[in-house]
Amino acid sequence: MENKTARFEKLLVKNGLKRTAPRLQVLEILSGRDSATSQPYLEQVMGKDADRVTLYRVLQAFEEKGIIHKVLDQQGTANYAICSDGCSAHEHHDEHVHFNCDNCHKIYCLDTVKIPALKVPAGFKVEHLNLIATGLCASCSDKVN
Amino acid sequence: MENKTARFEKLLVKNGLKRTAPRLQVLEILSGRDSATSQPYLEQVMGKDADRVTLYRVLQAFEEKGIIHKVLDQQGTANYAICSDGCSAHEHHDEHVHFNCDNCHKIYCLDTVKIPALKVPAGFKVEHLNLIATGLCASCSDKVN
DNA sequence: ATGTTAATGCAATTATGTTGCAAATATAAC
DNA sequence: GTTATATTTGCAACATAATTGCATTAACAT
Ligand SMILES: [Mn+2]
Ligand SMILES: [Mn+2]
Ligand SMILES: [Zn+2]
Ligand SMILES: [Zn+2]
Repeated sequence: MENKTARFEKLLVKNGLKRTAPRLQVLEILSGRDSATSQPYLEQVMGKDADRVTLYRVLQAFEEKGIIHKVLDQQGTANYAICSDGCSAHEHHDEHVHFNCDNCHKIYCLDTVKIPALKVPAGFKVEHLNLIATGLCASCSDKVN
Repeated sequence: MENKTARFEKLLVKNGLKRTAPRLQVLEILSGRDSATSQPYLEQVMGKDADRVTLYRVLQAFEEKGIIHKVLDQQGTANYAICSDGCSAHEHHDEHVHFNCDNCHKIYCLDTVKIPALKVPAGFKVEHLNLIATGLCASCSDKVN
């Protein structure tokens, strides 16, 4: 298997972004987690490796290029996850369901669960759908039992 | 038809809340709008009639009692709408779809559109579903044509 | 009318996000 | 390798949003 860092560097170059330390670090962190990652968490982990403003700009650039997608949790906090595939600067394809655990507060991308089509009142034109389920994640409902 | 203010006063009493000016004003404003109302808008309309902190606390109390429900728009801003019925301090029944217009940014409660049940991976226990559609609302897609 | 408790307003604090600009650095051209 | 260029970063200042503690006020039960 190919080196992970090398893959990330290619990803940056492909999107016309320079391979800088903060960008690679964000990709490393996000890829090492099993759930979407909040901006505050990233900020904490990166510490003084990168300025807070830089982090905001890195995330914004990644989102615009279709490298990551943003999910707002029930408190309105932004969480980020690497896009699985096929996303580009022009279009995101992340219309899967997100699951926000009430206990551990993690946000899982349920890539396999698609959002069902919807019948809306006359006149409304649906562009995108965004479905967040809340409850207990698999790991937390285990612990409860 | 019964006086609107009288109805609101009953609503407050029923929920063990004193009938104060800021609370009645918030109910008046929310009930006079066809879409969910953002905190900043409420703050602006109420002006110096009520302190900003009071507004936060009124909204929080109403939400806890099941008088209003909160909808986060795509920017994570909180918007509020009066609950249609059956909501209480212990449980909200607002699992209808919300529509966030990309043009006018209004958020409509599509009370008639229920969120379809969902099949999630084993272990996950869904408690609530939250579906926001984005696109053009009826009024805005009229104007475009 | 009075007392009790809930609710408000104000000040201070904390958190969150944005902007402008100069310094640093990745990359391409030489 | 050196140099030129455009991008990216870090810092400071600013702006906005939300929270907390506490003294004052007002609702309402008696
Ligand atoms: Mn996702
Ligand atoms: Mn609603
Ligand atoms: Zn969990
Ligand atoms: Zn609209």
